[in-house]
Parts: sequence; structure tokens; C-alpha cells
Amino acid sequence: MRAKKQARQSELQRVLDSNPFLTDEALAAQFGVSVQTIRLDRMELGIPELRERVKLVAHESYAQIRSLSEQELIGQLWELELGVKGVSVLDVTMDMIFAKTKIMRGHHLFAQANSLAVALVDAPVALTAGAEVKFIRPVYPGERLVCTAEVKEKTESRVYVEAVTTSAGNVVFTGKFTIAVVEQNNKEGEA
Amino acid sequence: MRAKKQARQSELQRVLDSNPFLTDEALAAQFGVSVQTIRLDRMELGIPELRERVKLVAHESYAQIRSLSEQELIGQLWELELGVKGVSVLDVTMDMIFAKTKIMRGHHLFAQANSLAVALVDAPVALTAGAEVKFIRPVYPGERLVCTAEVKEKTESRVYVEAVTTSAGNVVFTGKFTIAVVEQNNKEGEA
DNA sequence: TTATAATTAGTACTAGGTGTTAGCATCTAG
DNA sequence: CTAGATGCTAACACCTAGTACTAATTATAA
Repeated sequence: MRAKKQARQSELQRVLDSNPFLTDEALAAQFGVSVQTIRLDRMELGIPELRERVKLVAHESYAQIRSLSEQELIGQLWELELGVKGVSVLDVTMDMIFAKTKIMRGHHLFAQANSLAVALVDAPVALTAGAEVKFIRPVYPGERLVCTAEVKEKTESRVYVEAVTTSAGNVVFTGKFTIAVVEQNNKEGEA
Repeated sequence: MRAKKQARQSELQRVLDSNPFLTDEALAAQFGVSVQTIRLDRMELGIPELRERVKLVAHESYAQIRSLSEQELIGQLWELELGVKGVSVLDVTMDMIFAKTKIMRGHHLFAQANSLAVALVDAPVALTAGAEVKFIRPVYPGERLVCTAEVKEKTESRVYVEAVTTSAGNVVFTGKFTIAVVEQNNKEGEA
């Protein structure tokens, strides 16, 4: 019975990790044991009750989605000299990769550089009008991407920004961004 | 007393919209009425109880986050002729925009086109190596973006894809993508 | 065989409700 | 001025998915 209990508990952990919305009753039925056994297992594993689990998921993912949509910059800002240069850092997580190859999806690299380029521009409204980007080598989860963006040229309506993203000192991405500075109701350029 | 009730109910709606994690008791205290009054208000407004609200938030945002990270393609695929052309559609929602200007962030447009370009390539592993993109005009929430991507040229290790995104028939974005086809352990190109 | 571990069962209690009935105060129309 | 409608509060029984605890039963290994 020792091995059986061990197996059930690790399976329970696994099941609740992938689906936290199961009641003790449902779990008891699923495992063919009594509700009390499930409760004891949860106690031993330190897994909170259904309602607490649901509350946790709700709070966490609520906050996560809020921050995702409210986030003006992709990554964390490390340095910013408005109109001159900026540095941001992005840690590559499992939700940024291709499931098959475990390689980071290009648009996340683009997003980090693009949002930094836009943030760099010292104007009330700045929109990306165009970009030329190169993906130098694949990036994998766990890497820390440091993006450095510099203003190269300025005209009345355009700012040219060059960005370089490195991981542990190696360049993984470069981009040239043309940012449109919208004064009033200018129709050119886009975010 | 009629106006008071109306005001309280619309305020209640607003409060619970922005924070669904409040108990009737907390709400009663906040509004200076009895718990029963809050319950009646909820009934009339069709607002479910705390636990149901939490469950909803949990399920919704859980699913949303899951789908965000599992999604291979940004947008919905409408047509796909592997190695030839593809069409995808993306509805612009509030979480894709700049808070200030309500204009869609560039990387979402990039992501739609880029993921379609990659999906188009008939190879086990395809990674974006480079891209040249133009943002023609600002895009706002509610618009439906139709992205059409076509393979223009093919070499042994590279596929050149051109993408055009339109909204209600007007071009809003164009992009030229160079996709690297990785055969074995080729180190060039990136997603 | 017996000590120990694992499981099950039962009871009392909890939060955050629902559903219902009832008692008042207040307003409004006839 | 009064009857009926509207709004607010209270009280009670019930629900779910638990916790906390005690006790009994079953399995197993020494």
C-alpha cells in the first residue's frame, strides 16, 4: 500500500496541476477511493481546496491578462533616454515558443524591439510605419534577451531607430524601425 | 427612493465589473445597505454570486492564457494551400491596442502575418530569418483584419513570402518574410 | 501475530451564498 | 386621507464543498 499511495498522490498532483477545477468527490470517483482519502492526500501534498484553487487561478490569470493588455512595453525597461536610447530585458518563457521546436516565436522578439523603439520616441503619439528585421539565431526558453535601441536619425515626421537584441552577449535579432510622429490628425504611419 | 436604487444598481454593476471578487457582505458595507438589498440588486441585474463570478473569471482567463500560448497561428486560418498561399483573419480587440491612442500595436499585425507566413511553408521546421514590413494606416478595435500570404520564391534553404493585411478592403499592412527551412541541425535562421 | 500505516466513516462546523416569507417604512395616485 | 405599490431589512431553512476531529476498519510488513 505504500507504493499505491505514492503513485496516487503524484498522480493527484499532476491531475490538479493540469485541471484545478475538480472537486474532492470527482477526484475520489476518478481514483476509486473515498473522499476522505483524497482530503488526506491533499493535506499531505499541501494542495488547497477547490474554492481556493479556483480563486488562485482567477486572481493570477486575471492579473496576468490585465498586465498583458495594459503593458505598454514588452519586457522590462532597464534604461531610457527619451529620444536617444533605451534598453529593455525580456525573459523567454514557455508561452513564447513553438510547441514542436521549443524555439521562440519571431513576433515576441519583434514586439520587444518594436515597443522599445516606440517608447524611445519623444512625442505624444508615435507609431511604427515600417521595419526591417533580421532573426540571427534561434532563441530558447530560459534565455534573457537584452534589447538595445538607439535613435539614428530624426526628421519632422519620422524617427529612425535601430535595435539589437542579444542573449548572453550574442546577437540574436536586429531591427531598423521607422517611427511616425503624429502631430495632429496625420493619417500616415501606424502602430 | 427610485433614483437611489437605480444609482446603486448601476454603481454595483460597475464595481463588480471592475472587481468581481467582492462578497455581498463587503458590498453591503460599501453601499451602506443590508446584505439582502445587495442580493436583491444582484438578482435584478442578473449578476451571479461571488463563487460563480470567480469560477467564470478563472475559466475564462485560464482558457485565454492557454489558447494564447498554445496557439500556433495568430488569428483564425481561413484558407491554406501549403507552399502556395494562405489567408487568416484576426479581429482587433481591446487588449491589442495602445491605451492612450486606441491604435493597434504593431506587433500584433506583424504576428498575424508572420505566423501565417511560417504556417505556409511546407517543411517540418520553418523559422523566420528576416522581414521587411510596412504599416500603412492605423488600425482600431473592432476592425477585422484579413491577411493574405503568398509564397513568391523558393530556394533550397529559404522561402520568400509576401503578406498583405486588409481591413474592409483597404490595405493596412504589407510584409515580405524570409523563412528559413531547417533541414537537420542547420544553425541559420530563427523564429 | 501484532504494531503500524492506510483508508473509510461519521459528526460538528464554516463561508457565502439561494429561496422564501414576512414585517415595516415610504411614496404615490385616486 | 388612505390603499396599494415599491423598497429595504430580517429571519429561517437549505445548499455546496469544504475543514477539523475522532473513531473504526482494513491492509501490510516485521
